[in-house]
Amino acid sequence: MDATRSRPEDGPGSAFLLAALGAYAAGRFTERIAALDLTPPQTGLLRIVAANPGQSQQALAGRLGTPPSRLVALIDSLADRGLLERRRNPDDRRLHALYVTPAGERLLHRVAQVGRAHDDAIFGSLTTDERGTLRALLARVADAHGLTPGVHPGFRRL
Amino acid sequence: MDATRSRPEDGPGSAFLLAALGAYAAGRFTERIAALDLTPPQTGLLRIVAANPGQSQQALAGRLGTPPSRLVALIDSLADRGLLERRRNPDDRRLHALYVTPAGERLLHRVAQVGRAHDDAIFGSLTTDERGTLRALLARVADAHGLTPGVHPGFRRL
DNA sequence: TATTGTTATACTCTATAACTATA
DNA sequence: TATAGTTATAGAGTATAACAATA
Repeated sequence: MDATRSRPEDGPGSAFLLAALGAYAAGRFTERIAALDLTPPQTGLLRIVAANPGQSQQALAGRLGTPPSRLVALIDSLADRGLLERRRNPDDRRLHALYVTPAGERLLHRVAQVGRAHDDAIFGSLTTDERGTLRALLARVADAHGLTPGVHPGFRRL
Repeated sequence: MDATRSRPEDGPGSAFLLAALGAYAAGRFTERIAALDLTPPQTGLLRIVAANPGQSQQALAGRLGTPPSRLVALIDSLADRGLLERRRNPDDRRLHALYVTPAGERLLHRVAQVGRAHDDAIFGSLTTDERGTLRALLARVADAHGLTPGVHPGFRRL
């Protein structure tokens, strides 16, 4: 319509594509783990507790960038199912150290299986080499922005 | 800890990295367009109306995968600012054809500028060639899954 | 009777801040 | 008094379904 402008409406940029594809992948993953009766926040919490056992709820909230009050119901939902455990610290009975139970560990193994199937579904149209290239580029971008590996920035709003 | 297992907890997969990075990029973009007094849904709506002028709200809702009722307040917020316009169809007075006003077009140009700055900020750590490679790979993955270009799949939940 | 857009209602999720128990 | 965790309250955003206007 307007050839005089340098880039007249040539569509959204790469960051938009990245965001759109990321949201799509997140949506599909949400569907998959629903079969395990897990939501994304529950899954993220389970994973981070497994990676950092014995942390207090405050420490966890700080790491996740979420208010501590939000964690209460989230932990409850997992503890009620015997996947997570609160243990009081005898030295300071205010603190609740968090641990994944054996049942939680077993569920995490199934989550990992789901994650691999999910990866294959998302990147099935790429060759193994291309997947490696893509992952390396994404990892570099994530690193450049200081993203904590394994922590979803949208935890605070998912 | 357990070297007998094939891939014992080697961290989240590439799809998780993609989702995390996409959410990060989306968050940063949200901050940028806040300076233009726009939210992501408003921006998406403005863009899709510009790309498909004269559509009815029902048609738009179908394209976006959102209930028509949700569009009402969204359109109101843009129409009140003179960025979007409802025009009744004289042949069928139930339909409201949607158009971007000149003021809306001007704002969209500023959104495009913001988008380019955003792209540069997100991918600043990559060379021009690497950015091209990344974009091409992302575009292929998006295409393989039938994502509508320019439409954020999370529109229905943003 | 069917369809477009609108409004009303209820539900989910979240952050803020008050509260309790421990220190 | 200060801190860890919890509960209470209120706000934003959403989908569902009822509604009014038009066909």
